[in-house]
Amino acid sequence: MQPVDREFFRRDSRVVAPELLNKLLTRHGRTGRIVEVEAYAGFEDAGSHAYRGQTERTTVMFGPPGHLYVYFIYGMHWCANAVCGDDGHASAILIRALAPTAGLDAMRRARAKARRDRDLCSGPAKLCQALGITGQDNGCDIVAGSGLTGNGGTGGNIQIFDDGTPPPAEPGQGTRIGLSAGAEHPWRWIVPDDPNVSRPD
DNA sequence: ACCGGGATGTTCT
DNA sequence: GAACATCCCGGTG
Repeated sequence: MQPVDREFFRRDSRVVAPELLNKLLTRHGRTGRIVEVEAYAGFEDAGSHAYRGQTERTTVMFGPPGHLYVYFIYGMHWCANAVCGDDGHASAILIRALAPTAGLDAMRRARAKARRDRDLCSGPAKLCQALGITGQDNGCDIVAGSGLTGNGGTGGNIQIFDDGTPPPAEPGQGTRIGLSAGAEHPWRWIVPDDPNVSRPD
């Protein structure tokens, strides 16, 4: 288990995103391997929440890398991003799916409607539900071993680890899901053939 | 299997 | 007032 350091996240989100595949996201004993991500690239990206400048909602995106940006969508769902780029760059990576590896019982309780384990974390809002991530976690520090984990959020310990599994040599790549503006950019990456992705491709 | 629509409320125009 | 980085359920084939 190696920590992912802050410099890892300080680079462009489109470079970091495919490297985030196969890392572990964990919170309170519930852990999953990241198998699907999307990059959002700040000012240059019409699909990004940061495109029209900083607002109260997007404040965390404009801050330092290695923090969690959590937003509320469709009146009922939370989604989580890892903030990338240097301070002020406002880029981020939406974590869209996990392959559950630990804390399965707690995840099943948190997602009683999921009938199969592959439905626990196969979407950005599903994995937040499974791990119990909410707006309370917005702004928390996700750099393991920083000694500041949880700083900026009130929800508790969320961390990203590297267990030595490398990212796929040839990840699947395609366009991002659910966007109107910025839908043309191929900034979604998946672990090929993983049954936990929100959609194949 | 696939498709269509409803839920639900914050954010920004 | 419209849009929204979604999910779930109930229809039909």
